[in-house]
Amino acid sequence: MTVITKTAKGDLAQLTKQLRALADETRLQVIDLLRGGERCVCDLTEALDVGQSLLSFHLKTLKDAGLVSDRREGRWAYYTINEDAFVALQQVVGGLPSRRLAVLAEKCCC
Amino acid sequence: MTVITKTAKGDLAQLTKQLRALADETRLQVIDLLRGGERCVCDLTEALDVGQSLLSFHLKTLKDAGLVSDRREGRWAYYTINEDAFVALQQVVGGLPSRRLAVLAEKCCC
DNA sequence: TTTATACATCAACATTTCTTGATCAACAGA
DNA sequence: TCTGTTGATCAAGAAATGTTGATGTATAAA
Repeated sequence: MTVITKTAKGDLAQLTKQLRALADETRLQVIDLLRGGERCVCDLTEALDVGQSLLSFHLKTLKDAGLVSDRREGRWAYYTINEDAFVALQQVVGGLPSRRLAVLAEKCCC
Repeated sequence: MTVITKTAKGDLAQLTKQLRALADETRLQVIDLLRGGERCVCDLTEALDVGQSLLSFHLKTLKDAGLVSDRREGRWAYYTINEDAFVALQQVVGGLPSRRLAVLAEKCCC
């Protein structure tokens, strides 16, 4: 298993997964809370008015999309934003109106 | 009803709507096809291997999100990318890891 | 007129995603 | 140990989205 996170550039399914992961108000709030740096789930639970298991689900969604990473320390879990993923995503989104989507170009040239 | 399209900056629901609208492979292909400029639905139908009503649904989704605009001429409908929306969206996405989401800042200051 | 074409819309069903509550595993402190 | 805490996972139901086929509306051409 590679350490390098697959970015949205290389894979259409991964791109839609990342966009869908961001397309949720709670998850955007999570990202916003992680903005300042690493946070433990307990902090997020406090800040967010969502049930524990639901928050866990949203964190998993963000993690599966490669937008955040987690780290365990003792009984706490810490989450961080995966900045590279956001840079890549920003470029893809910004390029959509003008630049050919690389992933689609691979499939067909029309 | 204002002519100005509400951008993702001003409204959390609108932001998630735009992200969700992009989070679909068919709709990304539509955007990709519109890249070169205005296209009629008939062109898209031909290029996309999706049923007519389904394509219509996807176009409506993109339009409701403010990502594309349409124009009717005779019996044809033409769709165009709404570039401003993409510029705004790109900025929001790129800013997520570092910049406070304006929409959330309005709600609460923590 | 009649007929055909382009596209939107509707109703019904399928699939995916969200949400809740319960349970489980790992850890730490008494 | 035993107990409490953190957070993941699971099963089941609710809600949102996607998909299909049929119908409707406007336009144009015969």
